[in-house]
Amino acid sequence: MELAARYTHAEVETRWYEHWEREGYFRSVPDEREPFTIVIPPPNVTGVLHMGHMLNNTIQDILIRKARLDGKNACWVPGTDHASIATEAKVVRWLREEKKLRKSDLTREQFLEYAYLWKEKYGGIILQQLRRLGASCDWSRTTFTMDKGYYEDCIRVFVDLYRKGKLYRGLRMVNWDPEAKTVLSNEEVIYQAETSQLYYIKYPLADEQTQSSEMLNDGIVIATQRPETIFADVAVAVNPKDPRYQSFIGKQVRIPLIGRAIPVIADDYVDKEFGTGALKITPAHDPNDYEIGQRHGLPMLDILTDDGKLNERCAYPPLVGVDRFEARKRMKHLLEEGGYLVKLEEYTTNIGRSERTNAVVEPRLSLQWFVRMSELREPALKAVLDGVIRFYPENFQNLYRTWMENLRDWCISRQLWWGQRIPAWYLRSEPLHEEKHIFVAMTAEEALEQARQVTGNPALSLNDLRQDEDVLDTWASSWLWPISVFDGFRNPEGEIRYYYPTSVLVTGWDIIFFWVARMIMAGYEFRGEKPFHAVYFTGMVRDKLRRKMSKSLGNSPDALQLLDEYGADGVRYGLMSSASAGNDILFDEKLCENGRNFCNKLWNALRLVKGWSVVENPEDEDAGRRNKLAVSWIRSKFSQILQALEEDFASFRLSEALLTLYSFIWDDFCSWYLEIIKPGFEKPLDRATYEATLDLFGELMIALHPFMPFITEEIWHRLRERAPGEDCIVQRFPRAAAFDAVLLEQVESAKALVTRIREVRNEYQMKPREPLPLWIEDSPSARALFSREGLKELVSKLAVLARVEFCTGEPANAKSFLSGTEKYYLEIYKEVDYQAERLRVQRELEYQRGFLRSVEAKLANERFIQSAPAAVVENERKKRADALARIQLLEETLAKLPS
RNA sequence: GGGCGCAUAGCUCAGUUGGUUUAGAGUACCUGCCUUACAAGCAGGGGGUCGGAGGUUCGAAUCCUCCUGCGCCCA
Repeated sequence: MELAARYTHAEVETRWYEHWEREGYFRSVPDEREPFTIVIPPPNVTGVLHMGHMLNNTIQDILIRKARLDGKNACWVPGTDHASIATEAKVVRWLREEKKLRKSDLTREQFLEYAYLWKEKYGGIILQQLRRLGASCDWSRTTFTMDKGYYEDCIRVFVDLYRKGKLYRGLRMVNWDPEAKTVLSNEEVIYQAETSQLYYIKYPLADEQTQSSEMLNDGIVIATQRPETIFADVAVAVNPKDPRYQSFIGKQVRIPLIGRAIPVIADDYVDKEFGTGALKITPAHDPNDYEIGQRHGLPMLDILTDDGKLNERCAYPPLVGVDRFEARKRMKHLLEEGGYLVKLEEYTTNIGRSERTNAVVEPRLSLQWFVRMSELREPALKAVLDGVIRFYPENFQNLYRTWMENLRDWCISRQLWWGQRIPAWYLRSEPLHEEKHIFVAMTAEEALEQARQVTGNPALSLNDLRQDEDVLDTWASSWLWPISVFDGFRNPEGEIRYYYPTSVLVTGWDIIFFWVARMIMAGYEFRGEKPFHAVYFTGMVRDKLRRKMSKSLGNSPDALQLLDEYGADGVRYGLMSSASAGNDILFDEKLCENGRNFCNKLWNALRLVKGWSVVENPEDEDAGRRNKLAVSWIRSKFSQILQALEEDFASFRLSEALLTLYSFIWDDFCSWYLEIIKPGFEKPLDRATYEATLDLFGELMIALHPFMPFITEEIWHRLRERAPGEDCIVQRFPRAAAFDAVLLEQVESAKALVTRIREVRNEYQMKPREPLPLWIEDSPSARALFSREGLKELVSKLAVLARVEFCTGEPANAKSFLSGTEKYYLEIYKEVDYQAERLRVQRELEYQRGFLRSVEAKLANERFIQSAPAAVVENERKKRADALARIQLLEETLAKLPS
């Protein structure tokens, strides 16, 4: 078999993915095995693969593949989310650009038809892209939050919550997105510091008859960042304890430009330090002002249209119909002209923007649907605090608790068409937004039935009813995800009983409120049971400047390009090698390069092994002993590694598990084991060692498979002929066996010795291939070490030695050194630099004596002997004995060194 | 303003309930190698008083307090 010198991933990856899918390995149906279930955090149907998805889905795939290899029934449910605001915006743009249609030209039904059409055409690309990454989802279970069944579940839940009194319709101050023309929940508003200007505006006293500029000295100056909202002012408020404004309280001032008189009121809320200490009150456009307005019985004056323009109620005709930001610009000039602008100040404040459209959010009073959170909260909070649901890393509990304890009611209605339409009907006879009767039901017919009963009017028909125009917030559909994907609402005794609660949820910590908390609440509310046993929070993927990777910043590498360049395995390695749970990762392509290099390393190990010719017996007795030792050592070490791996998996320390495997494969397997057994040029290897090596290599591929599925499957098949269905993906994960700790220690000593010899060679610029004689200072401990069969041969081969023998006393022309507690002499056929040697030994002695002092200090302490565990004390005694032995050897060396 | 978290090698990060021969990895750096698997590689090396100051303990990178500097969430 001819193997290329470099591993090329492209062909391998497509071939194996197709094979796995064809064989149905990703498919899960309930059976007698233990289930291991993950529901994907559904990406936006319009989304394309980015770094965050790759990280998140790599982790899920690792867990799923590991479970599959453990013999569990692994089920990973994929799907997408309809992302109402984002998708509706895309569909609207598409209609405008491709179909020359405006949303207002279409009926709701027509629009939805187009939206589904668009989704069929462009949606779900991301699911294809996940296949490139290697995601082993059960594609037959792909779910979309606007699927018919899912839609129905959302409606059912709405009706249910309403009947239980956990859902209500109310007039509240909400966050309004003027671009999407919809309300947003608090969580959908992103606050960020932005610079703007603070306008100091003088409101003249209303008693003054004229408004000539010399009279303007009498008045009150307020500071505002939004000068265009002065038209909506209904008062000016000052702190009652503020001596500057005592005389103003109770008087009237006039709003500049329009001259409307408003009262000056006193309220504790006003911060004396901020601005001028006088606050304009605009109850319709600010939540705090709204509350002050309520307290003082002030009227509300809404001067904005739903798309953020000033309306006729602002009473200033030149600005009616002008966008709020344009109006702000013009206000500067207008106020200056009228002599009202006292000064302008640079000012940094938190501006809220829509998560979806980035539009500046306007607080607005609006009639919306809310979920009452107080009762939903309790079991969900308790489950996490009691550890019934485990968070990884644990400390996200704090964040969760804080949010849950300060929970406000959840606004779930959105003024959109793309989404589940709210199943509430009103009487047409009642004016819009002032409806007295609400009929919430699964269907219009049921609503009609209710309406007839409530009104006592059996003559009512469907035409007399009007359905709520709004749809549900996307999160108000995705919180049902772990239940609905298993059809748990319509078929509560079906397969959901097998798959639910799911095993683990893997998601970014940034949606802990949006989604995780709400899923937990939904789980308890609708199934009386948690939705998952554990939550693994991934960090955010950031660039080298610690900025979150995002499309708008353009700092995210193209995911598909990365996959092309480094291969899915390489990228998966790169993402995982620096991604401990919860910690943000500063992404650097260099990490993927490491992954690609690792693939190449594996590939070349395969080339080496498969290039050997095989005979029944070892080429000589030395080789036989050496190889036997190598095999039993690497098996022992592998057992030790497997034990560590199981612990890492159990506590979701995945990057640690990967690094453990990486260094075992690269260092122990390639650099040591293969080098030990590697036969000489054009020499064969004995069959027993060869078979043991193929077996081990195969097991390594299984252990690495969850992390790097493609190359491991490829190598698995190239190691041996495999029967149909005998694929790496469905093997059993290797189990740790008992291992020989003494053997491991002895081989470590041998490795350390080899390294020391190489060091000496380097130091004296010896040719690496030139065989040199090595002498071992005779001692019982040296005899014990070298009594291990094959160890001498091992050292001899790797250190390229001409002979290895015991001696007493120093041979000529030899360089002496310590390794462990043994002394060795390497003949180097060169003048030894005794000057340098003396210095080196002295430095070493100093270190050892320092070390001994620290150990002895401990052992001299009686409280240490008494309170430390016996094993720890024992270890300190060993440290002391070793240090003493080394010091003695070094002192002898120093004494014998020619001066 | 309230809360949470972080600070370990030039860089990115591990370090599990305090005890692994007086701190590890990758990367970058230095030296030597195109050694018949791999230069996407091999062999070796230097580099940290674990942010600062106290404290608890036989023992602290690890626990506590304060300080400094950063990050995040909420208002």
